[in-house]
Amino acid sequence: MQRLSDAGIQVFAERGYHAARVDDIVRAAHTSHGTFYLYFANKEDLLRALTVDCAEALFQLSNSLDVIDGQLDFSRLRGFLTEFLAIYRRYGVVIRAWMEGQVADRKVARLGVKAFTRIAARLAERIEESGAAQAVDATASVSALMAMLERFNYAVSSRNLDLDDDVTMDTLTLIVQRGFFGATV
Amino acid sequence: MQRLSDAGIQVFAERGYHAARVDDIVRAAHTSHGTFYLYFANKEDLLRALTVDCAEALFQLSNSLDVIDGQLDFSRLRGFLTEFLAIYRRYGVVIRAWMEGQVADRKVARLGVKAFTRIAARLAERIEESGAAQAVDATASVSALMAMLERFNYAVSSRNLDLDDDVTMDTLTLIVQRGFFGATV
Amino acid sequence: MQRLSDAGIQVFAERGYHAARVDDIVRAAHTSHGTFYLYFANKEDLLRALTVDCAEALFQLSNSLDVIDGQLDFSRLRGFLTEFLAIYRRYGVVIRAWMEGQVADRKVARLGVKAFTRIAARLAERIEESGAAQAVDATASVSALMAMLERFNYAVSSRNLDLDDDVTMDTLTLIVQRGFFGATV
Amino acid sequence: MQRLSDAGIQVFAERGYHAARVDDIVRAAHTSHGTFYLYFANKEDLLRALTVDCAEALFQLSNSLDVIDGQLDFSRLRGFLTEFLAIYRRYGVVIRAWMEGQVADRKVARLGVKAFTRIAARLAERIEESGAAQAVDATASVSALMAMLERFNYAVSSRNLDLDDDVTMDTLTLIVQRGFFGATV
DNA sequence: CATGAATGAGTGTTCATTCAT
DNA sequence: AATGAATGAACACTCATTCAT
Repeated sequence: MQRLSDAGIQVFAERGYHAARVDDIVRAAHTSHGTFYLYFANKEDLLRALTVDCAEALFQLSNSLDVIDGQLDFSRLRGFLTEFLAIYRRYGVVIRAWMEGQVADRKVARLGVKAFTRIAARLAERIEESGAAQAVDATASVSALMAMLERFNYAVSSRNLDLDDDVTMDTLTLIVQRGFFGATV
Repeated sequence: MQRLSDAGIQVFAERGYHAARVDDIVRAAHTSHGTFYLYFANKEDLLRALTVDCAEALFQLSNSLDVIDGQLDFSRLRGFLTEFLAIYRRYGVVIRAWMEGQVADRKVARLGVKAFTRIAARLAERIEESGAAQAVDATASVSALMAMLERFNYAVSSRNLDLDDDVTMDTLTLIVQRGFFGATV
Repeated sequence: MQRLSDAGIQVFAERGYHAARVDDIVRAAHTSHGTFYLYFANKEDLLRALTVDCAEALFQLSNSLDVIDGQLDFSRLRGFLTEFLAIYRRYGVVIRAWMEGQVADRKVARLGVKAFTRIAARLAERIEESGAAQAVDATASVSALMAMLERFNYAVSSRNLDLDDDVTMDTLTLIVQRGFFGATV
Repeated sequence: MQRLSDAGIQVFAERGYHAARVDDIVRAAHTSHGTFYLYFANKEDLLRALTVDCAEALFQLSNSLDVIDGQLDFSRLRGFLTEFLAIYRRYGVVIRAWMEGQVADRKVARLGVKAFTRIAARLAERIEESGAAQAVDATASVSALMAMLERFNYAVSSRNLDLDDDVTMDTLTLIVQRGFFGATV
């Protein structure tokens, strides 16, 4: 079942959710069609299971934001962004699948959006605490930030941009710190 | 044929490229299957045609960047972002389709990426001219900026975020100006 | 209309009756779909028209057999075979189409078969007159002969058999003369 | 799969290769579309498989010709023709399909032609050994003979010629023996 | 628990035929 | 008479899902 989940992520990432065939997945998992339907009701059910995993990871990340009281300094922000992108690196396709309404079951989409909303709320709180809230609207900022992070990992990993990972993270953190938190380093 | 292109964009946007059925498209265009295949070789050919349109729009936008010599002030930057997002609002699904490798024909993807690369290069030049290049690496910055813009419109328009359009654009422009161009207003 | 008939034969020959598209035919005839349906009720109607032409040619050939009273000497037989094969070279596909029951309309097939039967009857008469009838049953012989001629031209013209036309005709005539008419030259 | 091959031959024979619908075949085989595409890549692939079967049968027949050293007497020749026609009775449509260039894949046609060429070569050897080679060119003769056999079965079986099978075979053998091998019985 | 052959509804695509110009 | 854009029924092919073993 773990093999099937992993194979699902892999094949969804390679082909996209709709283009991914159950046959591709079971072949990647070195198992059979019958086994797939032993653990999942159907293809969308696999997506739902992956969404639950992803939401769980996002919730844990939002918890880690809670412990930050004062303000997000460079290294803390960098840590958050790194973790966030790690989740994205794994669950990118899954996230896009429910973001883009490719899923019939609304509950699945709601589950994912809820996890995102929670992270956004925690981030907005930190932005407000940082005192940069006057300049840019916190809610709009977070929306932009999330959008940027959502896409950034994908852009870097799928296009062959020759960006060193460390430089990328430093640059990204700087942009976020200045753009969203108003810090002028 | 124009009706078919428009219907294509609409249905691709609603269902996603793969889930979109030719039947949906011809129904939306109030025409027949035969007519569809009179103008397009197959479903992917419609995507190719839309990609060409989108690339054309992006090229024209990159030309408008060329005329800006000195630096991007707030209103000019806002104008650019607004136009960029307008293109995204129209061609979002198409762009995602070739970005996410859902297209078999590599030439299509290359065409789109080329248009993006050109815009990115123009923007990088403007960022360097603005003197904020020391703080943040221009190439990495543009990559992040493009990623953010790519996704932002989608995030705002598809999720039901209650963001007033004017506020959104102002915020977005401010974030970009500060985050990417180092301006501290 | 003559252009359409010629184009029909050509395209039928190239692709076979069923695989031939009306579009191929009108393009070969340098005319339009509308014009095609001005002269022919449908695709099968073109085949019917060509069958009529072919039957006419076969009937004329059977008439030429009637004038031969005594027996078929080598040159007369060779002349008959040459003419027969010329008809086949032109109408081969058409003949096969109704022979192989690819035509829905039975009248068309009957028309063609009638023309063949008439030729067969005339040939059988000549064979009987030639005195070789004791050895081989005339009706069965003619059936075999027709079958052989039917196919022979096709075999020679479509496969790349390096057979000089004159040698081929001489050989063929000799075979027929000896095999079917019992002549031992 | 065997059921599908048999059904394929049957339906191809009834309707012709191009007119035969996959639906007809699966219905005749009492199976489903899915099963058809489980065993064959597409309609042409079924034809290819049948061609392989047919070529195999023809090769075995050519092997049986090899053991004949001296000359083809009446009964041996009759046996050969009977076997040949049996193959034709089964694979006629398939043979015609690749002979008439209705198949896109050239390899298929080549495979069939190769099997025919081999039989033709063996026959030509026997004709030459029989000493009748002076009178009629062996290569041209075999070409004519093959053409005749190819078509003969079809002519007899599809038209309603009231020919008793035994008489037919005797007549045919006699014609071949006299026409092609120069024997004067 | 696991398998994979079998299924058939669903979808992409073709092409004979029509009809407004 | 001639045109060719438009049509849609018909067909090839796919793939999520089932079930006997």
